[in-house]
Amino acid sequence: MKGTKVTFDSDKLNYSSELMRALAHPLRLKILDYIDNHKSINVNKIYSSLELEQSITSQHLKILRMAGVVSVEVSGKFHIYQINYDVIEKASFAVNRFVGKA
Amino acid sequence: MKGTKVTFDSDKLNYSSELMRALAHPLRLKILDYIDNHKSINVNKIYSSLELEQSITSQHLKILRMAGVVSVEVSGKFHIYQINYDVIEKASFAVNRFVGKA
DNA sequence: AACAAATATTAAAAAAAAATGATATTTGTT
DNA sequence: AACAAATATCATTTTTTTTTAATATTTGTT
Repeated sequence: MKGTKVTFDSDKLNYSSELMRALAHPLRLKILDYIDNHKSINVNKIYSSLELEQSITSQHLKILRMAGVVSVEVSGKFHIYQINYDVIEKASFAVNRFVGKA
Repeated sequence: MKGTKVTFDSDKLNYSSELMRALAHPLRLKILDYIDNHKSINVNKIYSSLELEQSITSQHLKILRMAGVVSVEVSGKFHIYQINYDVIEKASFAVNRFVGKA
């Protein structure tokens, strides 16, 4: 085992940076925070409470969905979002790898 | 205290998303990983070991520096980088807020 | 069936981030 | 002083994200 020593393999690396990207936006953190505070909540509540555009909210939710960070449950007209805590936890090693080393 | 319930204030929110942004790139995670594995290391070692362009490496290091994630110590010709574990730890709440809730 | 509410999708424009290639700066060496 | 090594910076182009505004889709209601 010689040469470059890399702890992360490429896949793990890309996976984590994707999650980081999903979180790397103030509005998305805000939205996540809001969903978290409500356990599960529909889109209208999110954007009206946070005073965001419907469209923007929907698009950011899509990004969070694609990253696996949240999931939706459709209930009639309403789309109810919730956080996939396990996904965040699984991907958090990208950050937590450095925690506790200070 | 009525209306929108927000756990994060704007400043905290922007601060965390900035850190997330710094981490939201595969090369930067790779570079961080490499520095971590070597405790402290100069730029040439980083980019030659990881087979990256000097310029790219330098620019990514700058982004990490700006975010406070790493710091440099100049020693003659060499710029020696190391990780600011405490900064990462401080900012990790943006992720870790959701950890342990699954 | 017509309509409104809730949400998503899309197209276009604007802004930000990344990559590329070249040049500049600093320091150590001959 | 000239030169090379180490690193940073800069300008340009390319790519990706974000925003904006409009339209489409689905479902529930009258």
